[in-house]
Amino acid sequence: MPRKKSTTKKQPQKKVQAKKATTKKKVVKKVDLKNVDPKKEKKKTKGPVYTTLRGMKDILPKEGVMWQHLYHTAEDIAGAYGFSYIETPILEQASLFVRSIGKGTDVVDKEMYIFEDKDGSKVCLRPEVTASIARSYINHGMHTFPQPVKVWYWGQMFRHDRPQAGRYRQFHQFGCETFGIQSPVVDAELIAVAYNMLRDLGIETTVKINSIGTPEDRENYIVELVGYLRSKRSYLSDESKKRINKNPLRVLDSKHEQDKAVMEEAPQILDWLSDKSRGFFMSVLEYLDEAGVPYVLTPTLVRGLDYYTDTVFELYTEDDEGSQSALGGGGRYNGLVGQLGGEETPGSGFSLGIERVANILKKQKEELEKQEDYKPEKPGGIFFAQLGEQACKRSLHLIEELRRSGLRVYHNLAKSSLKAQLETADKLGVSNTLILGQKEVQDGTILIRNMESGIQEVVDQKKIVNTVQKLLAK
RNA sequence: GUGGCUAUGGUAUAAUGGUUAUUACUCUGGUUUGUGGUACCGGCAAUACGGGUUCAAUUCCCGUUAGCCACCCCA
Repeated sequence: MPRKKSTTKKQPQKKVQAKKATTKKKVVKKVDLKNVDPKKEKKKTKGPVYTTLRGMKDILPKEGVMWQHLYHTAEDIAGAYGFSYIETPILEQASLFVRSIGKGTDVVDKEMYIFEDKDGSKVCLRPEVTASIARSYINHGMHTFPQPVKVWYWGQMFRHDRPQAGRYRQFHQFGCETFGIQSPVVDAELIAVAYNMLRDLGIETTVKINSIGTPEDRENYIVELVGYLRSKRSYLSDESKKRINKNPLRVLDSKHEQDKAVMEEAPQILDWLSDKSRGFFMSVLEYLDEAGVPYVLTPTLVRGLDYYTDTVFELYTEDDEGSQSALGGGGRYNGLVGQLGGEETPGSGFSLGIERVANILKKQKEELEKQEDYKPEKPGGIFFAQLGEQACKRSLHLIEELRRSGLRVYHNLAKSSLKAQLETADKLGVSNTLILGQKEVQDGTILIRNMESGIQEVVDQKKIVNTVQKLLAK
């Protein structure tokens, strides 16, 4: 980023030589230096330093492989479970989220990127995508589609939170939503997708699960809970005292030791569920057992968004070395579509935080690389080196031919020396390099060099595709 | 949003109130204009930003910004 020409730095040796030159020159030099004033110069030549905004980050080519791997894993697993891809705009009407997620939640009150559009309407960068998809469901009359409507998504979300490791202002989520069916199997399937995806990636997670029932169940429970909390008020932390009125459910998962003690005796929401909700929840658990997804019943789990009903869950990593250990979460939202103006439609979904998953994978990879016998994977391709103008021209044809037959061809046509090209080939780690020189162009042949053994073979250019394909198939 | 810790080339680091800021990796050029992975030689590249104290600040102090950690919350 700091790009500048250093006019002041010189080689020691050169300086010694300079000293031997006339003193006049020296004086001139000194004056020059004064006029230049490295500090001011720096400012001038540096110009503005552009960086990413706070809490945003670049995904660099080096990480690209892993991100694509993540994306494809998501794509594969969602597809395997019968979900179709959906994409909604990143920018939405602000009220969509206010209405669905709910006033009073942190996400809406503090964390939304919200601003006025040119026509004065309030728009915002989506903090999550479930509401957008529900909106889309209504807009496009998806209730006329065969139910359930199962969709998966992958995209950027924005929350103006204070950044921390594993917490960014722009981040990616992968998730699935199932609309139109009120069945415990749906919830179990969604949890299984999330759990299995992480397992496929080599990440063991704990599924924490709870049910918060219907809004009525919750109201009744909150009355009871508030009563209990008031009676224990003096034992609670200051923060929790405040929350008794503002958001009593949040006291449940407080991390203060003193609160935890109080919570042990607290009334549990599960006892306040209607028979219907309780039966539903039990059924979800049974399906999870069948699906082989281990879970931990967590009565203190409540989620931060208003639209949840009944099942709620979160996925935690086992190895939560600091940072953010919640990799994802979700739940049922039977009221959401109705709330947004559609017909009452049940729904359920989950989302995973890709940056958090990526962080764990990165750590795992670093561990792996520490091991002595670690060998980086070779790229599945071949390097094409060329010498001389004629060869360079000819190589364009050959590269195209190879590419058309589905081969990946690396090259650096801008370099002329074979040495430099082989160096590049070596850095890429390819197993073979094709070498085309003046001689070969005239003979209609080409060299294939095995990068490991250094053995080179002469091949007819006509047979090149075939030969390379065979080589790479090994 | 609250509190704490941190800030040296692209990365990882050393050092210092005083002339040219250490080293390694990376990148780049060469030794070798038809042969890489080793070796040798060269080059690019940094004290986050702004202010203060001082004869002198990269070093001490303050502010800003960013990162990390805890809270809050969540993915």
